Amino acid sequence: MNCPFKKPRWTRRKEARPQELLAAALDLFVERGYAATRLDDVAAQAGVSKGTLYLYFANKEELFKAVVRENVVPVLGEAEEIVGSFQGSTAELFREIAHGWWDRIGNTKLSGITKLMVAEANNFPEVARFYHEEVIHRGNAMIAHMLERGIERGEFRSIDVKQAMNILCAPMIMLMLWKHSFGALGHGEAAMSPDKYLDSFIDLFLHGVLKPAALTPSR
Amino acid sequence: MNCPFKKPRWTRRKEARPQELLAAALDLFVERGYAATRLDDVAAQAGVSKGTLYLYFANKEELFKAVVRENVVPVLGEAEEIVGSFQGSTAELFREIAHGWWDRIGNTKLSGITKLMVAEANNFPEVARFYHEEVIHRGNAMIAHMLERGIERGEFRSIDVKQAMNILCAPMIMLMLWKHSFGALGHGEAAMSPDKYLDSFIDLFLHGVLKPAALTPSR
Amino acid sequence: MNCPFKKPRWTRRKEARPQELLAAALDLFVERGYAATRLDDVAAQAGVSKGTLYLYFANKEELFKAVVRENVVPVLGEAEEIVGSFQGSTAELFREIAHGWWDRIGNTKLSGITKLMVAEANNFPEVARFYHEEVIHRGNAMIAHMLERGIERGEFRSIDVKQAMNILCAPMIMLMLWKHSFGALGHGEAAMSPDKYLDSFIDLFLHGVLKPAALTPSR
Amino acid sequence: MNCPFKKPRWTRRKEARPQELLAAALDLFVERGYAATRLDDVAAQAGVSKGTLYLYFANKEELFKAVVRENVVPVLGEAEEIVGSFQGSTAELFREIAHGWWDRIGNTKLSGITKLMVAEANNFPEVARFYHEEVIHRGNAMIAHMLERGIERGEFRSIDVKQAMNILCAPMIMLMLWKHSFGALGHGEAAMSPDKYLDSFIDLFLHGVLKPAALTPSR
DNA sequence: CATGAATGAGTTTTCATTCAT
DNA sequence: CATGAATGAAAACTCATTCAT
Repeated sequence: MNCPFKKPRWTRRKEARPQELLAAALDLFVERGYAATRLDDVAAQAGVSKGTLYLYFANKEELFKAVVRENVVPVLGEAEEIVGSFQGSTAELFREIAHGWWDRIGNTKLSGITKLMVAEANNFPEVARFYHEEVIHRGNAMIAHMLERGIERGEFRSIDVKQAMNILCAPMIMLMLWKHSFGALGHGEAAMSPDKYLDSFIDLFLHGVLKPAALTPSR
Repeated sequence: MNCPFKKPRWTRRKEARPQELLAAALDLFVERGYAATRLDDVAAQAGVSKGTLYLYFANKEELFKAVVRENVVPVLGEAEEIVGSFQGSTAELFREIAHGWWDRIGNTKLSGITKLMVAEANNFPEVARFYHEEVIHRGNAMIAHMLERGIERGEFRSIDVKQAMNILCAPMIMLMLWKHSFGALGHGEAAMSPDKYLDSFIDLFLHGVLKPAALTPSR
Repeated sequence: MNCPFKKPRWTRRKEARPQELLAAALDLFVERGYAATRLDDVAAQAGVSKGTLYLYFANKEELFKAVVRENVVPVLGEAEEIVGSFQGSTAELFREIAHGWWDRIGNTKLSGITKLMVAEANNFPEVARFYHEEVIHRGNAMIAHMLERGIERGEFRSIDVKQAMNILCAPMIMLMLWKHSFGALGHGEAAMSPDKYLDSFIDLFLHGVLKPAALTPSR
Repeated sequence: MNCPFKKPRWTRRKEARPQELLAAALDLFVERGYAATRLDDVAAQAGVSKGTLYLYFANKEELFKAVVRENVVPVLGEAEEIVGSFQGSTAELFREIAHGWWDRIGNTKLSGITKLMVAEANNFPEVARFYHEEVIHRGNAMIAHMLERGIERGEFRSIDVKQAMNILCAPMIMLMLWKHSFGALGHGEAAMSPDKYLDSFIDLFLHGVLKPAALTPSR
């Protein structure tokens, strides 16, 4: 009350604020969903008051959009690069991509965005469209590119690229979704071992697409 | 008005009421998510008053749980039956299961439950645990059972059943999630063709697990 | 707490509610202005809870509009009737109108609407326009009608009817505004005596418009 | 950056600051009303930061009071002067006053203060009282003075000065209120022509008070 | 003096829940 | 059993006010 050393109620850090708020919002949106996330809690988790949040984001929806936008852009470029310039066998390329994805996205807070978008796409068609164009479409193209490379080089069977692309992405996406839904339950059996999961996934997929000839020597 | 012999214009089995409410709730929960679904609307869609809803369900959460429980459990028995008593090759069994799932669940309103659970698992750990035990665990066991059958009968390679089980489910689950998230956007490329998707999925998976010997004759 | 004779929290009176709420809202809007009126208080004054208000009015603005609309329409018809069918001298007609207005509007809660509209016209152009058409315009027409009658019958000087109409209304409107602004201060001198005010007004106005010939005999 | 001789690009008299703030506040209070005026906007319109406002005014209410006080008092002295020292006929004096009022107040931003006070008198009894004493009372006294002058000099009829004073002010006040309420609607008929209005007002009033003898020659 | 980031009390609005009829 | 009027807790959002810089 009359303590002479009152802690300042805030410190000036305009530049850092938006990022802190976005990080807090990402966490809570992912954990609870859009509607169940109270802006009070976002602010609290960012260490500021509710009002401060409104200095940086016009309203809850804008915050949501910013969370998605902010976490979407940076990772895909790299992967596209790799696919475009890779030298080795396409099987190797696929291993590279799968592990790279896991290290850079799947095993990262970024995986939460996927969960968020799946859960809220219906409520935010506009954001969903944006996400589809910026992430899904580009990611799909990259995978398709890889599959075509494998086919063209005679390594892969001649498969329906478009469908395989979707099927191939599914196990990776599911791993992310699991982490942010049932994975949180932490019950023994429900726990997945991502490493083993990835290994099996790669093995299964390669057996699924490689020509029989290519299989025997490699394993 | 006070005619003592007024015959009711219609009669309805009292037992039917909860089902109508559950159906309405399923529709709306799936369409809008848990929080965005107003009990007013559920009641209205079921053709009853809001108060009536509370005669059958203690509160919104119980309604949600009932929706999940009611819609989810009965479908699994059938599938377990099939796996247990199937006579043909395991590849045939898999085709059977995949198409059966699509007809009975994936292509049905029930697919919305999956989306719902992924989106809300964190908010309802209790329901999530129930769902995990009653649905995911049983479904997984069934798939594992099938994989083991294939291995034991010498049809499938010797793979890590536990991981393969998860990986195998992913494309089917994703198809359901897609339907209730980005699928609703309806933009040209985003649209998936479930039939082709299923065919490719089956083909890819069988190539992934069948022994090379078993592959050549079949295609 | 455990009193066995709990008073019912509400009584069913759907039909009466809107009127009660409108009356309460009129009082408070007039007294405090639109912005300073809390819907909590409106509800409390009407003896219901805040939520109830929203059963009848979509939001604060709609409540405001309803308050204006509801209190505005009914009174003017009468006056128009009188002007149209009056038999005596126009001076008498004017006295009739002035006193009638005072009894039916000026000295009534309805006068508050005038204050309200003057204070809030800028913030609700739509309502202002409605009020202008339904009240001001009709009221003006009635006064103009009376003035023209006086001129046509040779009782009044030939004046600019349109301007005189506005000027003539001013003292009556001011009396209403005063009641709901400074009049509430209740300080000795500020208090106006409406009766004397009306008498002086009538006298002054008639001297202002009557032809000299008509003046001498009457006073 | 740390050049010790940086000359300020501009200098401004510190004393001018409050005036700019008062001017901005007057504009916005008049345009939007007390509650709807944000101090942010006042500061912005005055070209300073919000914090600066609080260097000069303790809070919003004090700013409001200052706006009223500052703009209202100085104008009355002049008018009192004129009434006290006028040489010609009282009819001439009245014309002088009416036109002077229109030029110095009615047709000025200051007219907004009147509207403001009518709208907010109830919410600020203290300001209302101040306004009543400093403005209304003095204004009334001046008008009464003029009326008495007319009566004493045998120009005016012997009327109830106190009432006539109020009635006489009404049309002028109404013209100001109109400007800031319905006048803003700008619809054809609602538009008043202040010049004609003033002429008619003067004519009507003089006919109302002048003795018949004084009337005939002048018109 | 001036700034503007931060605050938090206060208001509108929504909607799950209750309960007299 | 069924109804729907009424409730009030909860959440989004605003803005006057403060205060470290």
